[in-house]
Amino acid sequence: MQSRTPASRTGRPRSAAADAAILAATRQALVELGWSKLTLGDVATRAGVAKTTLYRRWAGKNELVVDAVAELFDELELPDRGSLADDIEGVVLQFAAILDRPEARSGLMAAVAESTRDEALRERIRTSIVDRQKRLVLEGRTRAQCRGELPTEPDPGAAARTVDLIFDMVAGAVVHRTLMSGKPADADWVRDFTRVLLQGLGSERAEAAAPPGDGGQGVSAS
Amino acid sequence: MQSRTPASRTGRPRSAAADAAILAATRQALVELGWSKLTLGDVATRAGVAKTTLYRRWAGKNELVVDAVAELFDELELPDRGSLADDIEGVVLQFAAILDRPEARSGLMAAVAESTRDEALRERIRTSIVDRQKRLVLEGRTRAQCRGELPTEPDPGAAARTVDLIFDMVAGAVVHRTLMSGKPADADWVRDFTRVLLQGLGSERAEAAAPPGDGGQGVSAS
DNA sequence: AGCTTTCGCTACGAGTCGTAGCGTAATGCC
DNA sequence: GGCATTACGCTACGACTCGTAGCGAAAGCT
Repeated sequence: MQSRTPASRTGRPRSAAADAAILAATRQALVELGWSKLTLGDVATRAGVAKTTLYRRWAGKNELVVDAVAELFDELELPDRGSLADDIEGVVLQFAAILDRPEARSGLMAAVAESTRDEALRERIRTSIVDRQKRLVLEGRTRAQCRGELPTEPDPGAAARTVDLIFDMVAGAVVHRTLMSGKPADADWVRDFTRVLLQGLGSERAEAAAPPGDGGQGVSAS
Repeated sequence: MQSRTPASRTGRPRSAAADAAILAATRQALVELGWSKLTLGDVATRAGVAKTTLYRRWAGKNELVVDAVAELFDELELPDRGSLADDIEGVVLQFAAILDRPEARSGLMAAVAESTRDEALRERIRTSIVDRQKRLVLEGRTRAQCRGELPTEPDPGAAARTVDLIFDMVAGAVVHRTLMSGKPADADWVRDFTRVLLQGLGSERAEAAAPPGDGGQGVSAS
């Protein structure tokens, strides 16, 4: 995951248990100490390994934290709830739940901050976290197209741009809501957000997502 | 800006020039070193002040960087370009230009990361940066309502929720696009984004924002 | 067996942190 | 002018973390 494994067949193999222990210890340290006060020596002690073992596997704090945080986002999945609106609300709530965990908050943001000055780290974040979750958008989109909720896009270039746009809007809004505005992305907020997004995408069932007589008062621009 | 100033009338006043020099030096250090390698001793040297002066005014690295970054976002303004779509595109492009500067990227994200474990810092970011720029949404909204581009919202509670939602969607999407996806928020992207947002908000002139015959190919869900 | 790689441990110089102490400079008040 | 008060520059300090080097032992493979 973090270094080359070109089928190095000879010699003592690296302990997979140590990897798991180190990543778990990293997340625990993120919870208790946060990014800036997290030291590799402390992580090594928590994991029950020597500090030198850490440096043999990861180049530094940045790479270690990225790997530790990336595992959190692999929990995300997209169960079929019958409609595009419900699918989006479900996955957004999952995403918000992950961002509620302190190890995800401080770890992810700090890694992104460091990646602004480290091209290799930026690439690591892209492949380990960002691009990995774009699958959810792709899956939900094709599913909605099969249902007839979204029109098909003949031009593959435009389709790719739209997928990127949706991904940035969804993930960006949730992150900004929870971390910058400091307010919870609860069910009410997610419902409002989904309604705006679907209507913006030209979904024919955008209004159907809001059951009539639910008290009105939905987001209808103000 | 950073400490109590309860009309302390006696004694030598604090040098305002030193404040400006320190904040400028902090931004320069952010550009050259990034967050993690930035040291207060180095900032003091760049600013031409003693290290102790820094500690007398700011509690630590976090607070200093927040103040240094906050000044960057005060440049934002909302010139009247005639239509809501053009207003949004204009301010989003300004925001993207600020996020293009390395001192804003690393400084802002690192501060947000640290704020996840520091309630006082989180409040400082909210008042100094986030809430400060919400004025742009409020101004653009009332302006659009005067033009008849957006319906008025009688319920103040729902209106406030909508303003928050718009703010999180706009700022979040731009930040995620530039920092997470690592792609530029250029004119094409901003146009697509604005179109989706306006249509999602129920703007009556959402389609008018896209001049007919511009080659089609716009974001229309795919 | 022999070979290879990993692991735990110790120790080390380098660098940063945040603070204390001191003398000096710049104000307001009398 | 003289005085009190506060800010400033400078030096020095212990505590801590960093990342690396070196060593012997352990755990695989052929």
